[in-house]
Amino acid sequence: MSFAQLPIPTDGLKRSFSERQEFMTENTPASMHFHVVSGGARLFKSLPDGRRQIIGFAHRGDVLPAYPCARYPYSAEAMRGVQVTCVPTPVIHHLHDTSPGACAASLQSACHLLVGMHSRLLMLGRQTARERLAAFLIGQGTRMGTHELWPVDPALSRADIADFLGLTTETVSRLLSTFHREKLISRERRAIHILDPDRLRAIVATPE
Amino acid sequence: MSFAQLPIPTDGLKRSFSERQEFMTENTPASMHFHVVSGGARLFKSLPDGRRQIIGFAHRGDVLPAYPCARYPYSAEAMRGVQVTCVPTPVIHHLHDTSPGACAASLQSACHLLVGMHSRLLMLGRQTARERLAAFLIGQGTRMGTHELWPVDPALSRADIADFLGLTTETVSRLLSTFHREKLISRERRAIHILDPDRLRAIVATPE
DNA sequence: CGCACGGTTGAGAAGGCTCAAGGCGCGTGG
DNA sequence: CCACGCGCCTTGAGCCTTCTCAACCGTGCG
Repeated sequence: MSFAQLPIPTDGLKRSFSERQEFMTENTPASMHFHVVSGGARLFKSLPDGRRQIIGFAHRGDVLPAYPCARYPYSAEAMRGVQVTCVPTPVIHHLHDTSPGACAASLQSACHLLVGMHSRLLMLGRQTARERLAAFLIGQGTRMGTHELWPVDPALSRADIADFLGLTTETVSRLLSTFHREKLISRERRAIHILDPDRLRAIVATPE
Repeated sequence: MSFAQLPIPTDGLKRSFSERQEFMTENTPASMHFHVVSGGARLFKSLPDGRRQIIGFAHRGDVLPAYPCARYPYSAEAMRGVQVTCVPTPVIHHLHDTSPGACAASLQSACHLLVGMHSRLLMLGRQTARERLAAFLIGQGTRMGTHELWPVDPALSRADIADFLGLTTETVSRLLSTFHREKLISRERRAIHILDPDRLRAIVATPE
């Protein structure tokens, strides 16, 4: 998930958050926007009973939340650790009002997000666990760079993958084992290497 | 789902489509934008084997697709029938470049959509069929107007509801029967009346 | 009047979840 | 330097929700 590349002032307040620290909480007033300088964060919504759905991930350069809003629409939590510059919401609004490009840039970024969301709706609503995981692996592989065989970000735990795909860690684990047995991927520690992107892509489109 | 309220020129080409006619197809070049004048449309994505996920619905005043893009990110199909004015994509772009408010309006609308999408991810990824249907009924009820006991739009078939919620028509039908038995709703023909919004809301938040 | 279509209901299957046990790697402290 | 403990991952057994397949019903339309 990639967010607005706005001309954010770099003189904002810099803050760091350590692993698992929640620095943005769903439904609280959105007084600050956070520009990620380094590290990564999970973005998620959760239900009162603890069920959690990961909306996306934020990396260097992303801005949270990606768009103007009165209350944060989701929570954000540091992955291994994250450094952000905090920008007061009024500054963001002022940027939008004055800089002609800023608004267009935000719109551009919002559209990109929307397109991704649409695909994820289809995934969560209609695809099997096997298809979802294959799609996720392909997506991660291509995100990391041009070379498709790159490993999936080792900062992601099984629980993260599960929360992103709307599954349980057990199901993810079992499916990874299956994929491994089928020689589609290899595993070393947390990192997952894609061995056969073509067959993985075939899984996404056709139900087994 | 509500879309951009742009100052669309009204002199565009007017077209009508009849029930079930698909007037916008996913992944084809986006040469036109469609401004809905009357009637309604389903917006959906589908998998090669026919599984379909409804992304949202479009009504009078909505613009499809809601944002600039090179190819349509989803398909659109008339519900009972729909009247639209077709606006060539370049005109939309020109609007964004010249009218300062247009871009901001689109951004505003895109953000609104994004917030809704986030909630739907949580719904599709983590909520049970019972919770989804309750959430849907509440959402529809409030959409129709101030009065919460308004019926759900009778233009929606069981299949539409199922495709929107990521369920099957059978499951929707069974759950509606259950809700009816529990005196949460009443049914007459296709229309669904909400009898007990409070208990429905309670279902959404707490799992059974 | 009969047919087609959408909705309802039932029986059975299955995919994914829950609960539970066990393994592995890593950090910590003796 | 090694032993221990903790967190994460894996694997198994059984269950539950939801899907699939199928029959039946009502309604509207030709």
